Amino acid sequence: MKEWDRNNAIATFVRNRRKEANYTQIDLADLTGLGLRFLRELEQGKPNVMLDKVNQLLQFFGHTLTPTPIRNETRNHLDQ
Amino acid sequence: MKEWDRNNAIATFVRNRRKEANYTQIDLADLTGLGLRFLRELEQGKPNVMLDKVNQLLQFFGHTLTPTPIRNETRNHLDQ
DNA sequence: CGATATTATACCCTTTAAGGTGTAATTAAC
DNA sequence: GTTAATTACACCTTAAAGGGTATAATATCG
Repeated sequence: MKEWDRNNAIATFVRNRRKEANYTQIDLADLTGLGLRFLRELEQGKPNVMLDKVNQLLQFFGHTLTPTPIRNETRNHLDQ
Repeated sequence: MKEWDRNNAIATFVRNRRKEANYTQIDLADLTGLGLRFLRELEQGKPNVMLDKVNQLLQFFGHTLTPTPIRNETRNHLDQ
């Protein structure tokens, strides 16, 4: 089984954006229609989550998941 | 339920890369350790797939899924 | 054009992910 | 320092995803 990594690109992105917007995990779950347990597991770096649920969350921040060359991952992640 | 879209960024990416490499769906399933049925559903644009399975596939092409600004999706997708 | 290869669709079964809820641990506010 | 708020962890239930397999449809090759 893949390992959890709370510093992966998605977990870091969601955690940072949520804190920048001054939302709690409960706030963000309500705003996006997702379960609180899902959001918490995602921020803890759970690898095996549903793609559409992640995109539902990222859409709230004007983002979506796309294939990115692995060496460019960090740069793309910093992209505004 | 989200709709299937065989032209979404991931389906298009996987289909194009697979054809460029002259693999069949069976070839790619064997090479990546994924099920043939999963690969077929992914290329048909199934939205609710497992994130780690998608990354397992994209890793074969040196890519991974990262949050991308929605307006930049096309450009990022074309990035080598 | 016919045969073969490949892709798309469908079904069954087992395992698993997400929602909801509760509790414990940590952090923040006063 | 205490309390409240927030986050992390755990359990139960239900619905669904992926592996495997079979069949239908489409594309490719000679």
